[in-house]
Amino acid sequence: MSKFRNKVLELVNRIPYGKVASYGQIALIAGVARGARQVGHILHVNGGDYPWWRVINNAGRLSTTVLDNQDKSQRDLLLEEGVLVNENLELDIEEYRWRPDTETLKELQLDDKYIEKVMEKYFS
DNA sequence: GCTATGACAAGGA
DNA sequence: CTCCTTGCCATAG
Repeated sequence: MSKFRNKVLELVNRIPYGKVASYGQIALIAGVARGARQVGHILHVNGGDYPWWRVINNAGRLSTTVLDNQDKSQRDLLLEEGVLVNENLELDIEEYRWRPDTETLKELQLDDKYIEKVMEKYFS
């Protein structure tokens, strides 16, 4: 079990009901600034036990194309939480983006400098 | 260790 | 805005 995967899953678990985060955001907070694709892969494999549907791409689109064996589509799951997703699988990510508090970030053992970087990018 | 593969991101055309 | 290219890096084989 790699640390990265643990952090990613831990973070996904912390995304509040009705909020969303981008793959890049999760990767960044997990400590790998450009590991967005890995987040997708991790959720693809372990997603079953975590709220994977709260993770979307940074363009505000649901880029998931493989939900064949899912009873509900990602869009349905989000709609149930009050997140508005149109028929083109798009939503206003800035409206629903999860902004983790500094406590959460510190628990991930990231140095202050790195946390500043994260804040700068997603708290503007 | 090396190559191939992405549920991505960002910038250019 | 959409399409394409390049950069990325954890995993699988």
